[in-house]
Amino acid sequence: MLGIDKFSRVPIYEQIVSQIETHIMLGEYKPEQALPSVRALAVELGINPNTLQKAYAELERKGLCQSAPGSGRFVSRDAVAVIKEQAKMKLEQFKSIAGELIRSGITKEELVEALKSITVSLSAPGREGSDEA
Amino acid sequence: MLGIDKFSRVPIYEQIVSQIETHIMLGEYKPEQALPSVRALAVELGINPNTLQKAYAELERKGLCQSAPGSGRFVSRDAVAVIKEQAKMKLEQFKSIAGELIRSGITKEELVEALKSITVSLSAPGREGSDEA
Amino acid sequence: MLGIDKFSRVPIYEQIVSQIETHIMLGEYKPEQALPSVRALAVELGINPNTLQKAYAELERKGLCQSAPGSGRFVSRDAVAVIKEQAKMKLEQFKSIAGELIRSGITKEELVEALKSITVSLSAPGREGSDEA
Amino acid sequence: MLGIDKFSRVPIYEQIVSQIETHIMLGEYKPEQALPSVRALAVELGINPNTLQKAYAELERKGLCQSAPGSGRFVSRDAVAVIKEQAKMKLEQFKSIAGELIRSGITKEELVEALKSITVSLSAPGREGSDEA
DNA sequence: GTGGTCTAGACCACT
DNA sequence: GTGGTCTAGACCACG
Repeated sequence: MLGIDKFSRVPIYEQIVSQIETHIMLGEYKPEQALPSVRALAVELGINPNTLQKAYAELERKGLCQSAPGSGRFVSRDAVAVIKEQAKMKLEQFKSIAGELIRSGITKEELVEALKSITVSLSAPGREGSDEA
Repeated sequence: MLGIDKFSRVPIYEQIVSQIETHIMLGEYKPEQALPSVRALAVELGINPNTLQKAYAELERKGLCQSAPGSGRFVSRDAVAVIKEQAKMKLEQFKSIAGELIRSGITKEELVEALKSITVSLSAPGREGSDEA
Repeated sequence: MLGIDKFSRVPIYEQIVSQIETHIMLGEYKPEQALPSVRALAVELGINPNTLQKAYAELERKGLCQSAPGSGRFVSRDAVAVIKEQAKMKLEQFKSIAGELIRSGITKEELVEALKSITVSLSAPGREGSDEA
Repeated sequence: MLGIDKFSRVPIYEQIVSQIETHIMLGEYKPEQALPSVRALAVELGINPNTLQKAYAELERKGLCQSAPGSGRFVSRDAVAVIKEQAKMKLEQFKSIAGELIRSGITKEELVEALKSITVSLSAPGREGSDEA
């Protein structure tokens, strides 16, 4: 269900956070539902449990899930709302990057065209393995 | 003329590269014009000369400037063209981030609105010091 | 009659111990009175019988109840006295936390005010699920 | 300058967070000042660098310090304000524990007496190595 | 030198 | 079984 890219500049634990957020957004992990256990998912992804623990801790910090030691980790009731809220914050980042592009000589019209061409799929977002910042 | 944020996730040398590119685009550094010397600029910015050296090396690698041993470092004649070219590559990154936002529940229309609201200014671009990946 | 929070940092069995102590203090569980059976209460609370067993064992260890094999588990005659005694020990913990607050910039006067504002109610005490140590 | 108790129930990294907060509060770590490096302090305390990294990450999350990769970690300008703010939150926890004590048969007057007897010192706060929750 | 990430492997308490 | 913490040791990029 999740896929990671070990060679990406984006840390593995962040890739996992992003992907789980996407899955929650898509309703594939529902509120109150248990997330995969640290050990099980670590084995499945072929990564160290500590790395996954870090990802889960971050999700918990954001209020997207809660851990119940001894019994598991569960998606928060208001997880979707939290994600939508944080998405609003990311708009600033979006505008920043768009501004950079515009300063580089790309027109707003070209950016709007690029937006239209996007089709949403489900995969690891924001992979930027190349060294072009 | 340049400003750096040592707490940004973006490496200092990349911040400098971006900003010099912006200045070139805006015509403030003109082709054939000399760039500030490593030592002088390092002092001005309060950073390590090695860091600045790295930034200049990156600019050279991209073909934006050339060093003339003994007399300094000069903006390339085709610097603007090179920047425009590389901007096209960044469109992919732009689409990736936009896709991420859309998966998070933001509509394309909202993104287009955000684009319209942008006014190009001159500052350090792409500061992403926050922990919102 | 009892309520547990599986997401609390406080182990479930400790939550139960605390709450039963509170009920004893309030006279809702009287000396010589029988406590609910492990199986029945486990079902009612939706928890594992082993967890409840652990809570009862702890109560016995403290001398708050005694098990009479075959006929159930009963509140000790001196349960209230035992609880009062252990409360004295907790004063140290109280002072430790108060000291921490004072070091954080809160005045003793504010703490006294906070004390005055307390009204005793009946609920799960000491829930500290937040990440404020 | 810092001291940890490896046998405490409180995780080492939380002990460090608390103590550094105290030191900031006392003005021993001043805003803009660099904190000890991860490696150096880990050696000094005899703990693993990862553990310290976790503590520092938590401080950063709270907004008490900022890391500048490659050059160090610095106390935030508004660190003291942040600590004072979070102390206000802790008042709720304080009231919760006080309420528990009162339900256990201690009078408010006794608590006020306990408060008066406190003298603020500088040491690891909240050590609760015993198993009396 | 700095911080950041990751792996491997262990131990603990709780359910 | 679950999550949480810790150690040991390694590698990387950045300054």
